[in-house]
Amino acid sequence: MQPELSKSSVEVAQRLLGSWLVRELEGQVLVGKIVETEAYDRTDAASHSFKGKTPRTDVLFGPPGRAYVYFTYGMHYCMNVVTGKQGQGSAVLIRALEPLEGIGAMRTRRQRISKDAQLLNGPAKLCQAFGINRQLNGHDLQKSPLQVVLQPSLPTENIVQTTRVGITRDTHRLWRFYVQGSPFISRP
DNA sequence: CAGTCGATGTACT
DNA sequence: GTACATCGACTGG
Repeated sequence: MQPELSKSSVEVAQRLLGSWLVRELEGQVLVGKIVETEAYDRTDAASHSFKGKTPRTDVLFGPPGRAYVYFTYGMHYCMNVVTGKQGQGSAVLIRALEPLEGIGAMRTRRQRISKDAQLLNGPAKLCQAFGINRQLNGHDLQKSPLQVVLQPSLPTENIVQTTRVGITRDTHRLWRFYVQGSPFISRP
């Protein structure tokens, strides 16, 4: 498997920047470059794993390199990469992608969007564009039809570290990371 | 621009 | 009941 994903979520969150998310969907190939991530773990009150293993969070406590997909606000999906060793309950939320390939197919699922920069610049937006839903919860991300393809690590000086978005607990942790200067992030 | 707010299903108190 | 790792439409300046 991919040993790089068995490290802590804070390490993996930075490691994943610049890597690709590749989706095969209805005969098309969609590729996005990961430009924004957030780390979550068991010690963190903002994490779904904080209260322990439940039917919903089962995948979070499984092996690294799987997709944890959850449904929220009655209409949106968000996707994480499970990290750490089996049973740790840590994961990295994918918050934004830069579209690289299959932009036409992405637009089919994001009808109202005209600008490329708004296609994948949010965790629920990228799931909509990539057709990611609960069927992919627990999916091994080394396999089709949804893969993480690691690319060389970005230099630290190109990574911005800041507070996470949209949470109400443990808000002080600097566990959000994004590619400096990217126009494809969800917010500055 | 910025700020507010409704939509809408599910997990958990 | 309440909260929710969100989005997009709408308002007012």
